[in-house]
Order: sequence, then structure tokens, then C-alpha cells
Amino acid sequence: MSRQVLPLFDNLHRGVLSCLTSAKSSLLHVCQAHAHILKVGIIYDTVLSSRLLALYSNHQCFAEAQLVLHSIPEPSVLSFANLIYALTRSNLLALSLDVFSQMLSHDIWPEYRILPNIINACGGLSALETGKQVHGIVFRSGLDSDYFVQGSLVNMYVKCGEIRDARKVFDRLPQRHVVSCSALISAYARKGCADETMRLFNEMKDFGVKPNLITWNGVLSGFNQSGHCREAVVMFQKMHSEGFQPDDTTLSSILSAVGDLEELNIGIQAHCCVIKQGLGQERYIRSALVDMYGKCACALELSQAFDELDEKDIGACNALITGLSRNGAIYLALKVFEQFRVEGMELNVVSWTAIIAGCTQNGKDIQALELFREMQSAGLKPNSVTIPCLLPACGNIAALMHGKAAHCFVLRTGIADDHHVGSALIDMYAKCGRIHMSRLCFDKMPTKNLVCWNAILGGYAMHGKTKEAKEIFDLMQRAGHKPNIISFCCILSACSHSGLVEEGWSYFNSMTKEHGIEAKMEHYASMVNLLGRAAKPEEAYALIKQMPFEPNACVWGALLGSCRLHNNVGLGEIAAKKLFELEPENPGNYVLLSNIYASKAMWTEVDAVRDIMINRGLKKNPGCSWIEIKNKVHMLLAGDKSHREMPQILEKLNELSMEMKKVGYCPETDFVLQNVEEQDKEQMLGEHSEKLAVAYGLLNTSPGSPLQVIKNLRICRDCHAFMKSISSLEEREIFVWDTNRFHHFKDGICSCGDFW
DNA sequence: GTAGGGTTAG
Repeated sequence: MSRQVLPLFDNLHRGVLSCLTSAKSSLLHVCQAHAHILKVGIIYDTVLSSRLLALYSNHQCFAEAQLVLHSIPEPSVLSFANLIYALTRSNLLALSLDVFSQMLSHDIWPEYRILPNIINACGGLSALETGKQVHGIVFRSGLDSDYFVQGSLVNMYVKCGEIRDARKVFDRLPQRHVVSCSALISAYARKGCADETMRLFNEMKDFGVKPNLITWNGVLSGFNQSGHCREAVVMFQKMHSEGFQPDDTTLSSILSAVGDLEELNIGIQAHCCVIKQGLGQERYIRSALVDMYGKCACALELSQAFDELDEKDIGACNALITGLSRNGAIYLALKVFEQFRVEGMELNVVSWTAIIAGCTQNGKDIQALELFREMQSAGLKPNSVTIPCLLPACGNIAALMHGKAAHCFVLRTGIADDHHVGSALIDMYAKCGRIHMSRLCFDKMPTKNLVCWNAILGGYAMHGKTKEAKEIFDLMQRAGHKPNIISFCCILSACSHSGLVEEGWSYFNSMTKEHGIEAKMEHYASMVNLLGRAAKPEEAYALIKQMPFEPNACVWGALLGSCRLHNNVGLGEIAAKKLFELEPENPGNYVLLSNIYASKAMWTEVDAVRDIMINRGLKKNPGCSWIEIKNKVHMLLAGDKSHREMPQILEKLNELSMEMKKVGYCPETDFVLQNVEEQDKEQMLGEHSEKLAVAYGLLNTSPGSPLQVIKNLRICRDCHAFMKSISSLEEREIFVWDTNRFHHFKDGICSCGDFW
């Protein structure tokens, strides 16, 4: 293309010139100037073209800027620099790298001002390979001693997660600087390297570099993100004592950390700072306050903080739902959730997951299943977080069909390898009585973490499959997983179901000796349970007396339970006395003691315990069972006359009992609370909820199909004998999960071998 | 013109 000289006498040309030389030209003027240039077909010299390019770049018209760039016959480093700078500022990082590579292909070598932009672009894109290539260019161009270039390199490696390379560049810096220090410190904190973070933080001061607000904020947010909330709070207090005023960033981090620690007092302290700094209107802060009060179990403050939000975005709504559920205010959470839906709020998968989790955690399992269905009708797709929130609901009420449906969903959406999903499936199948399915899910997982191993271990323990539990316990260690406190709870519980006293002791002792884990309350409770059930209540009591801390109600409850099993009055009284102090409102303890007395015909004592219960206004917890029939879960209460089909259920039970008596079943009535007539006792037993559930199941399912029942109390001896008898008489497999363990009745025998 | 920091489900 030929090159012409601009006729200086032309007014229009003069206008074009002045437009291109003024940095403040409006976009309209720039476009007019460009149009004129194109119209008259003049190619300006490099300087003027670069001006046009710079103006387009400043106005963020990158397509036009690139067009101009391509039209410059001999672009300079400055032409590219303008565009690269503008692109990086607009966060168009990939484009910026693209222009950089165009520059290199023109054989133009970068100058020091371009490089930090380019290096930052690599960091922002986490483009480590490109970043390393640029690092090479930095070396070859001899610009590696430029201070800003070095600083950006530190940051680039940090952003790409290559903290070691970042450190290498950092260590070669001729002098420490607050910016590079801050970048590296926050990276250490984000990675959870608390020691490294603190070392560098203290070193900074030794080198005479003062931490600024950004340094503190980096440490706080880093610790917060890596779950080192305690460290974050400590640093917040240190910061406070060193006289630094926190800003909105500091406070949103610290509020989040405080929430996770459930440290309300520090939360209130941080809230005071918010007010003092006049930051109460900041969006992030307000959301963080909602989150903090939600986690610190302050339903009132939570609702207040939420009401004060100007803009109730989805995040805040979700925090409110979660917070209320977590505080046990599930009815309020459900009400709020419904309100959001009525108001047409666009709830997302997080909102639905939160309310489902809330239901599962607050005993609203049936509602959780309903919400899961509604969620899908509302067009939302559950994810790998939703499923593990839902599955416990299936397990809690033995809703096997719902659990299987969720499993199908998992397989269809390809989230089966997720550790949370996998362990929730293992647990669900175990609770629904399908331990072989648990094992199948476990075996199918390509990688397993400790939670997965504990899930299958717990499943075997629940089913009393001690041999398998022991195998898993060995295998997990061979696979390189150290058993934790939960693993030991499971293995001890497995031992207790089989009365393995020696092995129980051996596992218990190995905790401290071989694994360096101090035995906690639940381990002592397990051991007491194991010894008590194995008819060694004196040994159990001796262990309680040796405990290094005060035993709680679980421990004494285990002792009382085993005393009931072996009708040991002396120790039973000791345990009950403690329990009446520790949990005076729990009717179960009174019932157990009363049953022990009744078994020895100590009717005066029975009456005395009954009187205490009456005086304290306590009633026996009603027995309650759940059974799933045709995808619907039914609840049956002992002695519930209001159930629509109760007459048919009782008739069926009566019929069964007659049949069973013919083949030798004899009701076991010794445990009944009162000294009542034999026939009445039999009737009371007949109305135990698990029997009602099984009768209901028999009436409403096809012959031969298995039944699964969940019970809120421990199954009684009579019901156990009843189930065994039914399983052979009606040729049905019956799964009963009580508060203690799993019973699988088949062909007249139970998987627990009558030891439970 | 050139480097660092923030909230929301298991």
C-alpha cells in the first residue's frame, strides 16, 4: 500500500490529528477519526496508528484496536504494550496472551513494562506452562532483575499453585518487599501450612518489612479457606492488639472463621468492629453475619441479620435456610423456604440441598424425600452434595426403594466415584439391611478415603458381622489408612455384638499403645457395653471407675442396659442413680430400672420408680416403627388406635399368633413394666410397633417379598422371637434395625444369633 | 500505565 502525507491545510484532517493526540477523546470522535482515515485511504505513520490503537484500547474496543494493530506495517513494542495493558485491565487475559504471542511472532522483544501484565495474565489463567515459557523469555531478555517482574513471577507461581517455585523466585529477590511477602504468606495460609505462614510472617518483620492490612487479610482469609479457623481467629486478635483496624475484607473472613468455630463471643466482638468501622452496609459483611449467626446457633440474631439485608441474594437466603436448620428451627426453615418459593425467589440447587439436609438432620426424613422429589419437578438437578444429604433420610427410615432410586441417579449422572456419595450409599444400604450392596458399592469405588472405609466398617458392625469388620479393619490399614476414633468405635461395637471380650480389650488397648489415640467417651461406652453384655458387669464397672474423665450418660446407660439384660439389681441401681442425675428427663432409664425390679418381682421398688416418673411428669417413649411399602414410608405407633387399618392389622396379628402358638411360639412376658394379668400382658406385647409394622407389611405386600422395619427403641425379646417365627411361617425375610443393631430374620433364625 | 486480600449447602 502506498503511503501518503496528510494535507495539513485540510480542517478535517486537523481535527483528526487533534483527536488522536488527545488522551481524552470520546469514543465517537475516535470512531469519526478512524472512519475518515479509512475513507480517504490514508495509512498513517506508526506513531499516529499507535495513538488510534491506544484510544480504542482505552475505550475497551478491542476488536477495533486489533484491526488497527494489523494495519500497522511496522508495529512497535509500544503498539502492543498499549493493547496488552488495556486487555489485562479488562481481565481479558487469554486475549492479552494472544496479542503477546503476536508480538513475539513479529520478532519484537518485550520490554519491562509489558512483562508484569503478561505474567499476571498467566497467573490469572493458572496457565503454568505458558507462565514457565514467559519466565524463560524473562531470562533471555535480561529483565529478570526487574523488581516488578520478579514480584509478578512470585505471584504467578502462587496463583498456579506452585508454591515451591514461587519460593525459589522469592528467595532470589535482592530484597524483601511487602507485596511479594504478602502473596507468599497468603499462599502458605491457603495451603494450610500454618508453620510456614507464621515463619515467613515473623521473618518479614526481621527484614524490616512491615505487614500492612493486605498482609493480615491474606493470612486471615488463607487460614479461613484452608479450614484453619482457630489460627485465623488468633491472628485476628493479634492484629487487633497490634493496633490494626480491620476492614471489610478482614471482617468477612473472620466472621466466616468464627462461624465454623461456633465461637459466638468472638463473633459478637467482630460484629462490634463492623459497627464501629461503619461497615454494616457492606454486602459481603452482611452475608457473613447471616452465616456466622446461623452457625453460632442464634436463630434470633440470624433472622435479624437477614431482615437487615437490603438485597436478599440467593447466598443469604441459603445461609438463612441452613442456619435455621442447624439451630434445630426446622419448622421455621421450612416456612422460610416455602415463603421464598411463594415469592418467586429463584432457589438453586444449594437452597434445595440445604433444606433437604435440614430435614434429614432434624428427624424429618419423610419430608426430605418429598422435597427431593419436588426439587426435581421444579427442574433442578441434584448434585454430588445433594445425594449424601438425602441418603441418610433413606437409611433412617429404611426407605430402600428411595435409596435405590437415588443410587440409580448417582450411576446415571456419573458421581459414584465421589467419596461423600460413595460412603453415603454404603451407609444407606447397610441401614436398609442390604449389607452385600454396601460392600458392592464399596468395592466399586476406584479410590477410597478413610470415611469410605469407616462406612463399610460401621455397616458390618451394625450387622454384627464381626469377622468381616475385622477383615476390613486390617485391610484399611494395609491400604495405608490409619484408623481414627470412628474406626475404633465401629470395631469395638462389632466386638460387642459377638461378645468378643478378649479382642475388644486388645483393640481398646491398641488405641493408645499403637495408634496414639486417646480413648474418648464413646470408646469407654462401647467397652462397658461389650463387657456388660458378655456378663461381666463388674469388670465394666471397674473400667468406669478407672476412666480419666467423668463418665457421661452414654457410659452409665451402657451399664444400665447390660444390667437389665442380666437382671443385675445392685449395679443397675448405681447406674440408674447416676443417670437420674445426668438426664432426669429421660424416661428410658426409669423404665429400665423398673424392668430390672420387675424381673425379680420387687413390686414395691417397681411402684416407687413409677411414682418418680409420675411426679416428674414423664411418660414412657411410645414405641415407633417405620416400614416402606410401595415407595411410601408408613409410621406405626404402639397402641395407636387412630390408624385407619388398625382393625385389620390387629386381626392379622391375632391370626398369626394363633398359627405361631401351634408351632411352639410362646410370648415372653417377663419384662413388662406392671404386674398385670397374663392375658393383658400378651395384648400389650401384641401392640408393639414392630409387630404392627410387620403385620401391616404382610397385609400390603406380595407373598415372599422382604420386609424392612426401623424401630426407635431396642427390639424386645418377645418381638425377636415373634419375628423369627414369622420369617419361617410366612416365608419372608424380615430386616429390623433397632437403636442397637441390625437383625436379619430368615427361615426362623436371626443374623444376630440371639446375642444382642 | 507495571505485583498482594472478602461471604453463601455435605
